[in-house]
Amino acid sequence: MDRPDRTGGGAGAPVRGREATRERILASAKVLFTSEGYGAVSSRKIASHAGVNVALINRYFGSKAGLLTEILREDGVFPRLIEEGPPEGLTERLAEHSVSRLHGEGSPLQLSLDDSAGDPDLQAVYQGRLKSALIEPLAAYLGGRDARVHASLVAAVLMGVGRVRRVEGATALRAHDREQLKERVLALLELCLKDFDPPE
Amino acid sequence: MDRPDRTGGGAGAPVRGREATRERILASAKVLFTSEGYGAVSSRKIASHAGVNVALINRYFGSKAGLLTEILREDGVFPRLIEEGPPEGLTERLAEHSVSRLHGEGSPLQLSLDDSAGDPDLQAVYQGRLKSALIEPLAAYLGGRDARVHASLVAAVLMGVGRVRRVEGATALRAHDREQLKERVLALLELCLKDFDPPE
DNA sequence: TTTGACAGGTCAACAGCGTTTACATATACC
DNA sequence: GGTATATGTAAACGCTGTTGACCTGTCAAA
Repeated sequence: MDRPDRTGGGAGAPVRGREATRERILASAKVLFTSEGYGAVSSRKIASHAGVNVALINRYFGSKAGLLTEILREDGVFPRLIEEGPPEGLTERLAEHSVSRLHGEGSPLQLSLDDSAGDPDLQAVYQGRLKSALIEPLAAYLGGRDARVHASLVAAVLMGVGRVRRVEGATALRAHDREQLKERVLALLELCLKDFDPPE
Repeated sequence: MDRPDRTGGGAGAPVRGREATRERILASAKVLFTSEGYGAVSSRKIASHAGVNVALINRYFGSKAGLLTEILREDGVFPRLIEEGPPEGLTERLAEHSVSRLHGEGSPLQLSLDDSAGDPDLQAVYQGRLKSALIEPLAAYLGGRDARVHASLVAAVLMGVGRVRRVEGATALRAHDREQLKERVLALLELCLKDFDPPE
């Protein structure tokens, strides 16, 4: 038998062991990040909630940011949107996604992290993900000479809407007719994708 | 004489007094923020550079974020763009501004703060400024029923481009033909401003 | 059964942060 | 001259993420 449960499964005592501990930390971090935001939750708070020593966070995830990265890694939204339906409906899915986030839809964790998006750690992690999870797959999907420019512009519009939401609550945008707004965002996205130098 | 120089102007000893100290702190903060970014510069570092006690930062500016706010207050870019020329050229000025920032033009302080834009303090201050320095004046300028929606969308595009620049270096965007890019951004901005429910 | 190795967990400390409080000093006014 | 009031100082507070030394329980080989 290779690695039986060290604790013998006895109830009462917390489950020990590498995987169990990692999972406990991850679970607690998700719960706390969701309810309080990233910046407001300290390492010690996570450890305490997980019933685990603070040092173990760094042992298993390298740092608090590493823990966050691990949590976000399982949560790739944009690639899913890209592959999720027919190519010709992509811009509409992106627009719908954008507007729905604007209206506060999405997983509680996502929404909460949106609110903490100002944090340097989160920003750094997001930076990596924006590139690897949106711009690059989108450019690859688009193909063509200016694929990366188009993809970057799309990213700009999507990020911009998200940012305005966080920054000013986007009260005006949310108060506006949702369908009209979606149409407008859709038009913006398609304008982003239009070829340069139209053949004339 | 109301408030002669308390120090008698003697050389050697650092100049004391409310205004002098405030200015010294402001000047040092600008220098350091410019060369190292906001997050990388601690209160103690600023104070040390200014030859001033740490506590005076909080005394005169309330907090480190307050100091930043004061620095940014004198630096209202968007309102200037709005009033700076004829209304019909506004979108073009905004587009030009956006693209030039993309190419790393602008005051060193602005560029540096752009890079630190992830910091929660800076984010908070920017949030206030985005509203008061772009969305609100722009909405007021535009007038009309959906003015705030249009202004928010414009803000979204501008912020989005800025964000993509920070997030992925916008290598693709920068490599692209500048004039073409400006035209594209201009088109996006004008699409943002187009009336909803076009009369048909 | 004894011994050694080692993964897993604990604890206390580190250096840094922004901020606050109590105190000292220098200036201005009566 | 004496006193109120700006201004500046020093030291601490509580917090953060992180680290290194140490303990402990389990397993494998001798």
